[in-house]
Amino acid sequence: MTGSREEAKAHAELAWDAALGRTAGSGGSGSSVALAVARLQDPMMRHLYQEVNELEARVALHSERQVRECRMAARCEADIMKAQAAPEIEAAHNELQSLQARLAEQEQSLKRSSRRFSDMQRQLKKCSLPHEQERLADEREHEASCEAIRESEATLQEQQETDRDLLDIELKQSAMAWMDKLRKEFPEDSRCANLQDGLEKLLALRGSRVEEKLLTWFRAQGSRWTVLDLSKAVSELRIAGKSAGNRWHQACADKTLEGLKAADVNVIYQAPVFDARLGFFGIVDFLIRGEDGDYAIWDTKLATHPTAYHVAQLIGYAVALESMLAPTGGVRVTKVGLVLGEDAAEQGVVKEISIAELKRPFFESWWAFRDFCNTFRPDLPPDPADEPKASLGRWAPAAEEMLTMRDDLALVASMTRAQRAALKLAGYKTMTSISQMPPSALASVSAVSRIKLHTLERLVLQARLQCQTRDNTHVAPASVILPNAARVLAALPADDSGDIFIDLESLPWNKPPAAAEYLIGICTRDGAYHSWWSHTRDEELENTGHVLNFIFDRLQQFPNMHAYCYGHYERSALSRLAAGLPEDFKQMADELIKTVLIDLYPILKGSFVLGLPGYGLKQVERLFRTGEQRTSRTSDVAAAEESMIAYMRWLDNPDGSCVATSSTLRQIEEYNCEDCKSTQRLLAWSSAALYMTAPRKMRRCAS
DNA sequence: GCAGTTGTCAATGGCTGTCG
DNA sequence: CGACAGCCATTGACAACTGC
Repeated sequence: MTGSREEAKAHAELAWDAALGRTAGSGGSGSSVALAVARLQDPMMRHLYQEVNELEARVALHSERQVRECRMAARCEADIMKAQAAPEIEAAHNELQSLQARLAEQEQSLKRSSRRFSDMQRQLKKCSLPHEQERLADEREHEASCEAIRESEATLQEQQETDRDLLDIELKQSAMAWMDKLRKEFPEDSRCANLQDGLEKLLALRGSRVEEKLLTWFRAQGSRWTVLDLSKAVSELRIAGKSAGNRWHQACADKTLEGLKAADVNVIYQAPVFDARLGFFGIVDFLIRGEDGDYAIWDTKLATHPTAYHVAQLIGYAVALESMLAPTGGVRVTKVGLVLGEDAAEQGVVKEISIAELKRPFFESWWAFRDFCNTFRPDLPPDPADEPKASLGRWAPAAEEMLTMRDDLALVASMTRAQRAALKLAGYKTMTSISQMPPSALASVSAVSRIKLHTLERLVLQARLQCQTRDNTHVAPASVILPNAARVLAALPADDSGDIFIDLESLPWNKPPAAAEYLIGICTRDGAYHSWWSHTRDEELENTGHVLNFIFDRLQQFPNMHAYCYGHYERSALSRLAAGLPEDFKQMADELIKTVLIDLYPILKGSFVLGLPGYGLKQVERLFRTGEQRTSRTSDVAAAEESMIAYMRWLDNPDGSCVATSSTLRQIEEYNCEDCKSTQRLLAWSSAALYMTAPRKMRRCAS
């Protein structure tokens, strides 16, 4: 049966092929169409064809079902695998995101590092660091020449012992050194009265904490380190020595030598060093004796990045120590270390610096400093405007006074030192003179000074408005709206009753577990004030969440509201704070920063020239606070610093645990609330100014 | 066609001024 | 003390132009 069936099928195929016009097989039998048609007419054949068709259909159906089943199975399998792999995928996704974040962070860090590096290079240049070739010059020859100078000046130095502080200052900036020298030599001089050192004192206090932390670290290392603390002995000698005359430096240094003789001591805390020939005295934070008899000098700093004068100070210590130990066989200190910031101190992390090649510039600076001391003249002050304002530190008010007295160009807000120098060369030496520059002279002055015309125009206008305003502090400062103001101010959203005004108070150098942003304040348009206090990092994170929720809840109620601030600090702080929160909060914060937060500073700076010496909020307030007094403030400029100092004092010595019980915290909150309200009033002032300048048609629309 | 000059643009660096 | 934004000048690469 099987044989006949197969035979039949073979026939059928042949016929079928023939019927379709396909080339006949090699068999040759029945290859013509006529034959095939004849066979198809045969009932038996027709039946067979039908059977074949059915079979083929069934096969097709079967294979289709199989394919479908296979597909379904594959899909199921994929789903199962997907479900099984979901956590892994999620983890990989998270890892990718975190890697991307780290990459971004590292890029940022790299950018910052490169910036710091260039800053360091600049600072080192200031300290007359020799070029590479010069550095390779014969060091011994140099030291010999230094030695000769030292010998020749030895007699003078007996009378001119000075201390480490002035060296620091010399290497910082000359105007500061000059003022410090003035205070040292002529403490009664009226210029010394104009000193503002609240923040400096605060920083000194923080600096001593870093020192204490490193001391704790040394002591926690067990038997590895035996620490001798000379701080008490030194302070006693200092007090006794100062009343008895001026010969206590050597006595102090002898304490260090005594300490070094003790076999079991390998760390001396607060070790005085003194070189009589150099006239150099200093107190080393940590003097460390290594196992093989070498010495290391470590100094703690609050700063997180080293500066040239930190290094110079350490070289001074090293040189003095070498001279002290010379009679007992001599020693060379080739490396010194800086412990930068509280974190490093807590973990004993030191940044080692090789000083062999830096001694030469140190000596150059040192002898320049001695020249400066020897030829000091109180009637020849340096020009404070030749140095960056930030470098004037506690003498900034004194410098300001000096500049005001001679109506210096540096008083013009936003003028750079380079622009000032160029304008002086062009014959404009005072703010008044530049304010009176005739329009016809602008082009030629621009060409001579190489200051772009539009920049020069703005500076002249700035000077003019400042001159107009400075003589009359009781009226609102003069202001001019810039041509592109309408475009800049157009970026301001329409007022909304849900708008809020936000201001932060912080100690940016605070590290966990302490809070950096200790107070977040928000004012609403109806005058209500909300505040969130954080004294620990945990509270800070929790409060960040509360603030974000507060704003987003408000956003639900007032979809067109905005959060206004002044300066970019709030923006940076919020994103920094949110980075420590879960992902959804982070996204909320991003969203908020992008769409809701408005910084008024660039808007103001881009739209107006104001007759004010600066564009800080405290200065700008004069636009709308004429005749008003800020509550309990002696100096508006110092207000932010005062808030920080007050908070620091509260941390050390709380006069109550919360705003309800502590008048310090209450005062800080008042400052903060005032800043929020000032931001609100500034917005109103800016909008009103825009409205006044807008064409009447627009005003009608707006009203 | 060539060399020198000028203009343009983006990147970079220095500095200032905010905030705290 | 620190972060950072923004302004401005400078620099360098390249293209376009100009004069010989």
